[in-house]
Amino acid sequence: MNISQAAKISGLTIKTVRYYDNIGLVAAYQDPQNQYRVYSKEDIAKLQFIGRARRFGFSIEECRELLSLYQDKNRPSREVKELTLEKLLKIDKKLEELQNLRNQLHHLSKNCSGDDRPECPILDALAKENEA
Amino acid sequence: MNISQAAKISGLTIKTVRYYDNIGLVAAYQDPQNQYRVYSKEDIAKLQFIGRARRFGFSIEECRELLSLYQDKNRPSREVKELTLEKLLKIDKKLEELQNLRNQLHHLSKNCSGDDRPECPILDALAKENEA
DNA sequence: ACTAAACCCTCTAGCAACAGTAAGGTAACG
DNA sequence: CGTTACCTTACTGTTGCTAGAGGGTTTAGT
Repeated sequence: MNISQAAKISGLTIKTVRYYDNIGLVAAYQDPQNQYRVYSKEDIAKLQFIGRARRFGFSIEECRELLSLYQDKNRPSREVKELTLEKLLKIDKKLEELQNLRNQLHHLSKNCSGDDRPECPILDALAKENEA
Repeated sequence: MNISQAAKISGLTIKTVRYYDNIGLVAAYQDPQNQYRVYSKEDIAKLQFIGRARRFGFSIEECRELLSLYQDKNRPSREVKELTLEKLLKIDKKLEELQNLRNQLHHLSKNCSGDDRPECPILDALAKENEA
């Protein structure tokens, strides 16, 4: 299977698939005749796996780790769970940060008249040190 | 005021301040004697302004825009509010995405025993196309 | 006056995770 | 044989800095 088929089926772009080959995440077989990359069903499955993991917010390196666990049929589920819980923790932290940000920005924008007058509490807040 | 003072007061690193000079965000005066950057009170205020805006999730280019509004004493507050509301919208979207991610990951990890056995619903979910 | 620490400078390269583009080889079809 | 649709490598750009090399300057101390 050539790279465009592989990309289509896995839901990734050609560039991405090529990139994953370059960094050794999913190494493709190279046709000696024309240097074209050839993907097996096994490879497609890996690409799909990675696509999903990426959508779950795992980094490339985490994907690499998950992939090796995925291929090792005897790995203890503990390892996978640990990785997932770590990621979950990071997401929770990010969520909290974003939530705070949102609230502050929301508060600022509510107090801004948003008309032709120059008075603007948003800029005022950015200009002055605030203890909040 | 030299760069280390400026950095300390504004809460940025020296590298960052130098970077902001390079990209023309806060251009420093250069001492012709020794090429050292010199920062005025005005500059410090701008650096602080940017630091806060960055912490509010504004990009460098958005900061540039906010800064020019900040310096224009006659700007209508509408412009600032628009920028802020746009940013707010983006944050809300990101929040929703992250929340979904979190829920899915949480669900997966809850169903994983996390012990020495190889059975792992997390990897199963990543391996199979799921409709959820 | 000399020296060493503590500043400052300008490069260049690198991070993530690709996307865009150029310049070119190859394959399939009519 | 020509055209279109693939494929290749290789380089650059993105965002917002950070790290490091290699070198000049200033200041404090002796």
